[in-house]
Amino acid sequence: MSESLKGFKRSDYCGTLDSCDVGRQVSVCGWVQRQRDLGQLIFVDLRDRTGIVQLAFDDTTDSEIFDRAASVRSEYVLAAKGVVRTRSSINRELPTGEVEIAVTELRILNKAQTPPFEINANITTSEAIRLKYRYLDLRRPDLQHNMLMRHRIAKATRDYFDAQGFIELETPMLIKSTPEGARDFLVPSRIHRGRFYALPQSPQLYKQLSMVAGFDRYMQIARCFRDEDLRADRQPEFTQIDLEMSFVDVEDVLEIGEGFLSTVFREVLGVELSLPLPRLTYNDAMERYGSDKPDTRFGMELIDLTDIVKDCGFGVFADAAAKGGTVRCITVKNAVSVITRKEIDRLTEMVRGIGAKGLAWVRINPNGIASSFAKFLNENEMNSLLERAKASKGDVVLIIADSRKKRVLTTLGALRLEIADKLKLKREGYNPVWIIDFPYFEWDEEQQQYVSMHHPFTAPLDESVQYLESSPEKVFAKAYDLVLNGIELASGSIRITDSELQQSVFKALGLSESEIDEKFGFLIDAFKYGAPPHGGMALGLDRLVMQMLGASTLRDVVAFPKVQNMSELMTECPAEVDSEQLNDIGISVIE
RNA sequence: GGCCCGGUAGUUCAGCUGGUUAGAACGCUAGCCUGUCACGCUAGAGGUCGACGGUUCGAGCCCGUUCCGGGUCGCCA
Repeated sequence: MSESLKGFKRSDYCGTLDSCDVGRQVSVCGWVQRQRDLGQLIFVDLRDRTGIVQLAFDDTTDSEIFDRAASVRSEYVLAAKGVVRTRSSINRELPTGEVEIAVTELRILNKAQTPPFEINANITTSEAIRLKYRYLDLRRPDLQHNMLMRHRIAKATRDYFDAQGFIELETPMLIKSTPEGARDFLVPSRIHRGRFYALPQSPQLYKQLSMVAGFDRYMQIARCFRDEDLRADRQPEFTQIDLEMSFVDVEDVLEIGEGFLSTVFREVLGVELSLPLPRLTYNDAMERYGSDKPDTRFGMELIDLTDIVKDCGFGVFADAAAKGGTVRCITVKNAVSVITRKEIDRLTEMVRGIGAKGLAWVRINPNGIASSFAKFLNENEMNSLLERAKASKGDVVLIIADSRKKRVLTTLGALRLEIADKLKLKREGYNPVWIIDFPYFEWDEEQQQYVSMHHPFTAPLDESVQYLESSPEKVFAKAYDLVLNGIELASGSIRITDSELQQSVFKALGLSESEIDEKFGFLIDAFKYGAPPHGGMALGLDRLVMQMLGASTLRDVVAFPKVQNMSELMTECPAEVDSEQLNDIGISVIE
């Protein structure tokens, strides 16, 4: 039978007691971490979110209380009152290790079944089991810490933006579906049969409308939804720090963005980021790192070999060069012993998996050069190749050639990361970098037309507007991403507020008048009534927390996450619903 | 949707070439124990080897299918 809390008031958290409290009468509540019954002496470690304190029961303890202490088991919920005293043997491992509570009152507020896994920091239990019992997993000190830090980051976020004059505005969760980009989660309407709301992928349109409404500076810690497959750094519902500002251009938004990042790092981690943050253009990022979200904590940058090998006897290189493609490499220093022939086979397999035709290589062994294409190159060619690649004894040069330049770059980019992992390259600290000047359009092979790389309300760079109709590939966007250690943290842009410009962008994207009107009519209308120039960005809170805590998966910084197949192991949703519920909304399920 | 990895007591794992009654540690239960703190000692309970089918005299082990978990590619304007 559980006992009542009536008349009991907690005076202290468990983990806060120390030698300063000796002699005090205290009342604590918490869960039993462990009970040690020595016969005439019982110790109970009581845990709450602040830590653990030892409760002591001995020959001075009332016998009824002693018996009760003997009966407690792991995870029982207790309330205890007693006097803080110095321990006769001190535990240096514990912040409260100098003291214990000589218990004079003990209530068993609730019993507990034996938990399926022990509640402690060094857990080896599989994540599936932990997620099924997430409420137990969350009792563990490391997840408690993560959630506390998440709270602090969110708090620092609100404080920063408040101080900068931003207003937090809530935008709706039931909105109109605009099927561009990611799939929407649809919500059927009971009142309007056959009609649907969508859950927002972002508050994009509403925040722009709030600029039209004159709020000038908007922010929101907004929940967003995308019906796409999960990754370690992707959940179907996630939280964005969303902001929008009026009367600004790119510089103003970047200034606020990096001001925010440095503030939150300083206040939560005590880490100083030096401002302004470095910037890379999209093109430079792709050329140097083969990625638009480069991890700049290590080198191994891409090197262009095209001009050296374009006339060589190796068909793969010459072909790629002749067809307007490129030949590039990365040089892995002191790696001949790690990048073995077998490892190269594995890497070849990997790059084929992501679209490359193959992987050419040079290994500079202590006793000479070995290469997959040595016989096609004369000595001069090989020497200038190695010189360009800055390769010397002990190094391995990995080369990708293709007629499509972007494929070469992204493949080497992926290879660069894979090898950094393989070599366990030191990647420490925080390297935030802005990626700017994105191309406006991207050619979509499937649809055989240009699609916008960002979204169609992004403003083009002023000097590139002239190419909108003639050569879309020369148009760049006032769009920017914030990348931290290889992870995209934030993305944003300056928006189009000129209706003529907006029309020509829609035209370049092949959107018809009626399509535009159907999807975005309300926005176009709104912009006719005096839209201030504006722009903003959205910053992934989950990813930010993950990076700041050094977590390897989003699931460690989200209280109740979903797993790879989009289900939640604890509640087992998504779940079937009653046929009545389906009838109500006029939906029948096709098997 | 593709590819790769994994699934054996509550938990983490071992399990030989396919061969008797599937083991260990921790946890759990009971008893003993006055200074433990991963307490100790003694005894005990605990298994649909993810599921289904096949091969075999015999399957935890081999084959097929499937379910579940993880990573990744596609996808993520």
